[in-house]
Amino acid sequence: MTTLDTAALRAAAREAAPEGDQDRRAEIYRSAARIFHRKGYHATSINDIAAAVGLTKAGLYYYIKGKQDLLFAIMSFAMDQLDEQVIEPARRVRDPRARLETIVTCHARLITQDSSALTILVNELEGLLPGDRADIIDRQRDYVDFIADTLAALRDEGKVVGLDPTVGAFSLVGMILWISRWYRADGRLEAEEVVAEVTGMAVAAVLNRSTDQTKDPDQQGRRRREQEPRRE
Amino acid sequence: MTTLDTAALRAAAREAAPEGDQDRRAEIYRSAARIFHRKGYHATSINDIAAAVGLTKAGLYYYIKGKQDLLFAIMSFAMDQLDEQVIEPARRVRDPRARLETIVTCHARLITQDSSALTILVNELEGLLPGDRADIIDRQRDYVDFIADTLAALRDEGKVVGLDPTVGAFSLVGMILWISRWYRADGRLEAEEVVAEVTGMAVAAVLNRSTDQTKDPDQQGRRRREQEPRRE
DNA sequence: GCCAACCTACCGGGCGGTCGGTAGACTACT
DNA sequence: AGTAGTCTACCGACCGCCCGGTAGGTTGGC
Repeated sequence: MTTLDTAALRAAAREAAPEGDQDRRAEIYRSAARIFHRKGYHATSINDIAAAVGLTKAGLYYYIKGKQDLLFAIMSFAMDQLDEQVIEPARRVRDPRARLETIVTCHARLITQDSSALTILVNELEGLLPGDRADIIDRQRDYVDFIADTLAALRDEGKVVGLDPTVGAFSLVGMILWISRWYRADGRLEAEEVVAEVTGMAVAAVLNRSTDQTKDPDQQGRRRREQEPRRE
Repeated sequence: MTTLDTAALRAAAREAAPEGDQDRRAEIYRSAARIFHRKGYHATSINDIAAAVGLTKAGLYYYIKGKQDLLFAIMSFAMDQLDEQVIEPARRVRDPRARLETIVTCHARLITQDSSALTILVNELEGLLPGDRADIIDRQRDYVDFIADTLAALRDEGKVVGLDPTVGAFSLVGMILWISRWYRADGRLEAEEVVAEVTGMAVAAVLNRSTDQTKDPDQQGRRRREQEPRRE
């Protein structure tokens, strides 16, 4: 059993992923997501990712088809996470207000746990091939619509007054996604404290709104046009 | 007066920037900001920018020192905008609640007017040289602190209960910045409608919070005066 | 012997950036 | 009036580098 320097390195790298093709592939996706998140997709080279998982570039290509496929795989995974851990749980909640809380809490919690893939999901859309991008954007739009529908249900119950559901949905999403920019696991607050704070703000933002919040008086009665705002 | 093809093209390009070195330079910054915003800093080549202003790459370098300097100039400009059109006006408002409204309204309005530079400001930080990045981050932190201080003042007045000012400030910033991702000038809502909606949400998010919002699906008679003119 | 799991070496191409030039406007001197 | 010099505002050609991706081996376990 001869151990060259390179062989030792390779073995050490292999130790991190115990066994099996799938584990290795998952580790690659995880590493790539972390690096894409930190440096951005375009600023990350295939070599960066290969080095991070203890491979050469050519070795990495044994597992991946290309850089763009890698990005799409990560974003699809993130979207699956969102479906399974936010949308599905929330869909089972009948009461609109409780559903809204579920959405915000689950989404915010997901981000505090691991923000890499979910952040890439919204920041690197233009790195995708047009077809893949359309796929992801469709799923994202479904999510925003899901939130907007919940806000519309709250409005129908009379619990929300004078809020455009679409604007409300986008605003809440922005608030949640932004967590990944400032939250640090080793910071002052525990993850669950942050989740609770943000959930509280989100719920308060759409409920209990009073009329005199905007000082500009001429905005109140303005008509809207028919077509809804486009999403990217 | 001979007019070659290239000379005609150059003249046409020159027409866009009426006169003077400063106008031309400003046009370059504006174009660069727009392209950086659309494609991202790393995905944008110097050639892209040069072509957009009717120059070759070498010609462009007569005006700029380098790609990173260009990015820093754009981000500094955006930060100046924020200082002049958000922070300064808000600083003159004594009442914390009115100051908060001023911050959100001015910032949101700025984004609906032209989001390019302000969006680059938050999305392309890692494209900067470390020294420049530190400079920008410092100014951004000052802004967040300014909002957090305003929220802390509201808390001291008893108008905000149980909200961490820092988390609140970050969340509001996230909500505002996210506007640039979904707002379209030719969409369903007017810019000022969006600004008003977001301001309303932001203020509601920090005021009128009830203590039991994460638990009880039935809010205790907290809502009293809300009757808004019908808007649909 | 074979196949999975890598490697070294290389490719074409685009990148940020530079170099040496130059057309043309303007000035200065004769 | 002519012309030499100077400066601004660019251009074409080029540089070295690194990129994503590939071809063709090599190795170790079954």
